[in-house]
Amino acid sequence: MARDKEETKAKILAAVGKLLAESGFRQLGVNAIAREAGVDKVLIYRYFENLPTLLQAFGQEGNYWLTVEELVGDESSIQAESLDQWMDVLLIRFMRDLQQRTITQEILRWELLEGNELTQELAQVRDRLGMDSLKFLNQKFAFPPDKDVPAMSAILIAGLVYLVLRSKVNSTFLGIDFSSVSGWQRIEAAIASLVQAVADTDEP
Amino acid sequence: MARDKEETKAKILAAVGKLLAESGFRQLGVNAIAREAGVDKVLIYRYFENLPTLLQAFGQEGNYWLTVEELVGDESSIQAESLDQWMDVLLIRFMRDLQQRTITQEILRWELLEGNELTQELAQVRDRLGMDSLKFLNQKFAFPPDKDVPAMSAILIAGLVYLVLRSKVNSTFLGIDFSSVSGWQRIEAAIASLVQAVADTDEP
DNA sequence: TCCCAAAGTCACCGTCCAGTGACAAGCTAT
DNA sequence: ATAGCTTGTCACTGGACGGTGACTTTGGGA
Repeated sequence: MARDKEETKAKILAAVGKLLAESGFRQLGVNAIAREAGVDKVLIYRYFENLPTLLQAFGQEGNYWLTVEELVGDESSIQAESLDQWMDVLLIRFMRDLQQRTITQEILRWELLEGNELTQELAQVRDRLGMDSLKFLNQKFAFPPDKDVPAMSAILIAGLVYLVLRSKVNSTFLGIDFSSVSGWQRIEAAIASLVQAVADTDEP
Repeated sequence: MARDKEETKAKILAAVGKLLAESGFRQLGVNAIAREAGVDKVLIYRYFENLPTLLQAFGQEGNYWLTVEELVGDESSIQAESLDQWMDVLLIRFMRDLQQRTITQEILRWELLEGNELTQELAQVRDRLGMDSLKFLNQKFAFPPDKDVPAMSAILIAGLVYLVLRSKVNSTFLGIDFSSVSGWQRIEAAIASLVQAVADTDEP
């Protein structure tokens, strides 16, 4: 064989990603990884001690979330002039991005069942992304004092995450069809409606 | 032993519930169920053919969600006079109820990974509950024509479900502490803020 | 009373899993 | 060239799993 330790390690890490994306974390065992990588499983133990350590290494490859900079992008090109419009833009970008990240989705599913090195890492980075985004928004627009914008964001983000995760397994939720583009368009429009709540001045 | 077929069947079904609530669906195998029920596993096959059929029987015991009637309860005792206030009440009741239903939570986790007899049943009943609630609300208050109230509800419900599911495994999300009462109070207050979006009349 | 079907018990199969010990092949520095 | 370390291969263990065949026990109807 190639007899190259680094290459073998890379093949193992790549196999982890491929298996995660294709078959989910439930297929993610030492045997399956070795099979997928075309490598003897004993090498996994030699190079990564054990499975948790391997997952940790895989997690440190990173790039499971956008950074705030990537999320915002070219700030001047965004047509948003108020807190609610900005939240709308960022939430929709977040959702569309998450829909592309099959590995991240899989780790999020995992996180719902148990904590491990991978999910810890992901949760930490996600929280940082969320807090950074809130900080960014708060610098542009002071948050209304009578509203808990972080908590409201938490609900909205959680909702989007859940809908994205669920759409892979079940195509309808509350009568909305997530296998069609129009279903997601309804969700995006609903986000725009919901974020107006942060702009609400509260006279009836 | 007791030599009572119906009692044995009941013990098996009870063991399914106990295992689900305590250890989650990943421990839910034929061997574990038999062990928990104190029954030979061969009886599971005799009385329930196989595991899917057993799960189906367990699912048909029902009572994994409130009905609309239970959710609304004594209508006259609710101090809500508008669509947003009603949604606030119902969403918070829904969330508090879900927090008590550990088995339902577990099936919801399961649903995110794969479909089976149990998750199908649960999803169907949940959708019906959601749609019935929306119908109930729409009879009391006509939905604003420029807002997609069902889609907005879907996001909010999804968000609450995700936060409840996640709180069992990880105590913080976006800097909010879900191990404390005050964290959940923030969420409940945020729901009240968010539902105002359905009442928004859209002049700036 | 006894007999037979229902209820329950026991031992087993093949398959997958994580993990390990012993060994073969190949590269490199002396 | 060869000694010694690294890389890779192979075969194995012990345990859990779903599932099955063959048995013993028990209770109620004839």
